[in-house]
Amino acid sequence: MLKISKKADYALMALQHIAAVQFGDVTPGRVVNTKEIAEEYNIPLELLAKVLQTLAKHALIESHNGPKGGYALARRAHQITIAQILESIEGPLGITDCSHDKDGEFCMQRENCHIRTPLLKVQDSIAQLLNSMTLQDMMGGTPLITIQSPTAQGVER
Amino acid sequence: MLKISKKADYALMALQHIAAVQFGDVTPGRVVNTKEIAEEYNIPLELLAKVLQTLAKHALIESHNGPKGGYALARRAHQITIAQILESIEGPLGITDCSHDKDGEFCMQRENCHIRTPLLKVQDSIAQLLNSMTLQDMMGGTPLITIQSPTAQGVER
DNA sequence: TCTTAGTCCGACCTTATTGATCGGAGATCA
DNA sequence: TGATCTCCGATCAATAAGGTCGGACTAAGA
Repeated sequence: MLKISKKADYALMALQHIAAVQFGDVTPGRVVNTKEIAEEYNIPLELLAKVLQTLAKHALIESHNGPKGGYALARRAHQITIAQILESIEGPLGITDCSHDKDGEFCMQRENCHIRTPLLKVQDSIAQLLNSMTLQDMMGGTPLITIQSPTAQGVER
Repeated sequence: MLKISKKADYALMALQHIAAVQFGDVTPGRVVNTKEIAEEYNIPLELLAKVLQTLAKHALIESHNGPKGGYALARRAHQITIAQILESIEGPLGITDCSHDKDGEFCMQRENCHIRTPLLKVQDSIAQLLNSMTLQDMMGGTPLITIQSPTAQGVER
């Protein structure tokens, strides 16, 4: 339950990778294209492209067209929160349908509903958590499980 | 995003109602049938029945068959956590697919994945939150909002 | 004891969302 | 100026959720 979509997963991976390349040690400022990310993480190319388009539309990354083109972060890593990333892909956070009552219609259970208030409380806690965590937190103090992986490049299955 | 299913929603409403009736003031120990809950909250009868069956199978409630039958809580309200309810309906908590590596197969991105560890951290936080909250917490101090919405009823688009 | 009404229970179908894909438009470098 | 590489929008298939139907059981009432 409460599983985020694969597209959101891909978005996190891609942003982490872009941040590592751009803000990292090698060739800072370099743009990174879709193909590079897709091959690195075994993500379907076209699907990843669509994810990156969405992120660009939400102004989290900037697209550079043409040969030698690609994507670059629009802001610094510590200014991009996990909540912003996830909301760009999956829409606004909402534990239940009645979280944000959209135009006119509301759920039939509203008037007798006793669980709305506590659920919103849970939702706020999660929102607070996701907003407090930035892309920077995903890179700095997280000793990845298999570091460097110099061999992973040519690994066959 | 991170929206729980309607079945989970219905499960929470039903359990809250059962707890209010059984543990409440009027006729303690009385069992409450599916129809009563469905009409009270405008839930599709058959769908609610299915939800209650699932809850019974997970030993959160007990079913009493025959006329005057219905459901009753298997434990006290403060011994049933929100996590238990949600997991009964939607399966174990898992932010991402690789949360609980199931037999043999794992995601192709694992070896290069830098986001797994921080995501599991987020997941743990949410799990802790849901485990700390019980059905009892949903009843006590929640004066329903009763927005009333006198105009919203007849609004046409 | 028998009937009968009311309940729970399991399998099935429809609809919506996600996952994945294809061809076209625009821009840059040689 | 040409060609190639990139991003971009619309389209299709697969999966899971939402909802529905009929059958089996139990227990109360005559």
